[in-house]
Amino acid sequence: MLNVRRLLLLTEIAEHGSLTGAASAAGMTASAASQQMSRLEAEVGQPLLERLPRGVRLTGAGEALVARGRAIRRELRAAQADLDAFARLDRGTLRLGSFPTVSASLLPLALTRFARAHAGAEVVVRSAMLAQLREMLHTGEVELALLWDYRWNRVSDEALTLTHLLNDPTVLVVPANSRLLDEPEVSLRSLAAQHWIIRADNHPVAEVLRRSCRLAGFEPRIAYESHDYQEAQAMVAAGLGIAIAPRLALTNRRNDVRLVRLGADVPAPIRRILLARPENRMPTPATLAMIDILHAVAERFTDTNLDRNQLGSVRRVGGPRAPRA
Amino acid sequence: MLNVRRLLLLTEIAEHGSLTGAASAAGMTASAASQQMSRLEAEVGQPLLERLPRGVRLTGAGEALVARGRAIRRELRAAQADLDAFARLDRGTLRLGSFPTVSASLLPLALTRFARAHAGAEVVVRSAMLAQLREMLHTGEVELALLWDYRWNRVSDEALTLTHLLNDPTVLVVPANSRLLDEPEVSLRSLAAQHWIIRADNHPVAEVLRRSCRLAGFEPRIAYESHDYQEAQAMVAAGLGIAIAPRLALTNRRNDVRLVRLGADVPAPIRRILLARPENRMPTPATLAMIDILHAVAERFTDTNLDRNQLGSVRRVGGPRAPRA
DNA sequence: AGAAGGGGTTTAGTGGAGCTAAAGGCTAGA
DNA sequence: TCTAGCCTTTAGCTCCACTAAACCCCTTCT
Repeated sequence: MLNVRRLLLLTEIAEHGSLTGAASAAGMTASAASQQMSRLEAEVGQPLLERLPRGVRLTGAGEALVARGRAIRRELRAAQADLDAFARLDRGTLRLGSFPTVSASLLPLALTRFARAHAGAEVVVRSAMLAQLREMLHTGEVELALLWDYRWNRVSDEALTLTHLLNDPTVLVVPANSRLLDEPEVSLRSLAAQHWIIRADNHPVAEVLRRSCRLAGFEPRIAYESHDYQEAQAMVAAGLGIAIAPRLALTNRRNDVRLVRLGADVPAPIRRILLARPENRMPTPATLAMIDILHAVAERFTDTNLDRNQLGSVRRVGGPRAPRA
Repeated sequence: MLNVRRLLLLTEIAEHGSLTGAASAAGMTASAASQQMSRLEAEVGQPLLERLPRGVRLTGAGEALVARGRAIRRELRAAQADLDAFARLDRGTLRLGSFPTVSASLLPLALTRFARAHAGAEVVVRSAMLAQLREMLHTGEVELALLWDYRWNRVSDEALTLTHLLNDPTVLVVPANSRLLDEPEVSLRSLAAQHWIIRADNHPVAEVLRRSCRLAGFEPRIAYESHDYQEAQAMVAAGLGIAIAPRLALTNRRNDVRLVRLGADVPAPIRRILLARPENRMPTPATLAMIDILHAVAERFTDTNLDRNQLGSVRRVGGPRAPRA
């Protein structure tokens, strides 16, 4: 197939009317242009340029080729414009993996910000459990995923680039009228006699409770196995027992429950929220943009920002609101 | 500007669904394809392919580029088709230089044949005098030209590629009732007493007469200076004198004049009909085709083919007709 | 549990395409 | 006649694109 570079050079030459002019416009010597045109003519087996004393003129075949060359140049420029659109996020799709507690806390704000900043780009969120999220990263089903881990089940994957978004502390969930609210924080050891609401189906937070209680020297007495955090809150409010939960899971807190910080006698397990993308693969512009936004949003959900609003005795309904600026 | 080869390779890869497949279809190794795609991605600053366990899939930006790549490939194929059309002479223009005697003899048949064989191609004939024809060859105003010369003014031009088409002998033109027709050929020496019709305006054939008569030992007595060969024939027919002429100039012979071969006592000057094109420049397909046709047509106008029809006593009106095959 | 096969990547090394520099030729115009 | 443009040729260099070989991953078949 015809050498395209030479065809494009011919097009420039046609427009300049001379090899010298086109060559210097293309940043090369007239010699190079001359050689390229000789080769192009040899390639097509026909003369394409008539050499005049001053400059060159096209032959019929040359005219035909230049018309094609112009079309090709148009396409190339359009291709570049397409790429620029993707780079500017005027176009593009980001497939993002997430999991329920993040989808209900960080994510809505991140999606809103992304949509506002990059109206042309689309985000598709796929929610799944940890193992599936990692699988989706490997298969390329998502370009970016939110993951989590605890100290005892660290995500460690050569094929993933991980960044730490924020630490999500484990907190105690108690009824709004609980005596436990009298102190700013509660020692786990003092809760050995309590009944507990846990998550069913081997939910990770059940593991968190068991490990912590074992460290505190008792086995928790299970009063109810809930299937989501709303149900768990309801049970706590109804006085069936108390619960622990990662604080992000309680972004939507019922009015009749309260959160209490766990004391330092038994270190409260901390859930890390991570951002993962495939290692060794170049991220799309949309991926990079979303990473930035998620970091910024995570900033608002960090411990220090939330403390004033959500822990202790301050009563407030609705999501967290950090002061602007 | 985007590297087009890589873009086209991406297009092939998109269609094959794998680097390996596209690479072997393109006659290269998978390694080469992989390297090229890595570079293309680096070039555009975005991932274009998702690597799957079996093969690859396009990213959004990849899809956009492939659409452009397909358009470019279409243009390239169309360009090749354009060139083929020129090569097949379905398109194209040949600018051909000629001069009156050839234009009135060889050329009509050549043009007819060319038009019949190559309906899509066009021939533009520019008629001029020798010096202008050569000039037009140099400036590229014509790609091919018919030229002529005599022994004493040989065309010799480094910048031209010359081929010999045919020899055009000088013949004697006499009235149809002339006593000179009694012999198959006439000695020039025996014509010292004749009156002569010559061409005015320093026409080359006047030079031919002067040189020949000088060789035969006399100066011609000029009875009339005509401006073309029809006029000269008329004067000969009217009995004002006799004339010499290159035989091709008498392709349209009046019924009341006859042609007589000149004897060997004084060598009759022979006009060479030549075909010339610029040296060192590639001929267009149309030029090559016309060269072939002109040689074939010239064959019909050579001495041996014409003798039966036009010289001596055979009376025949109209152009020469060589027997088919 | 291997083995086979299909695919992608990395690395090192090579050949040729494409470039520059230099010199030369041609033509138009001063 | 000389100068200024422009095209071309030649020699030589650089670096791009390719191959070969080895490796990795994953799936599928034995």
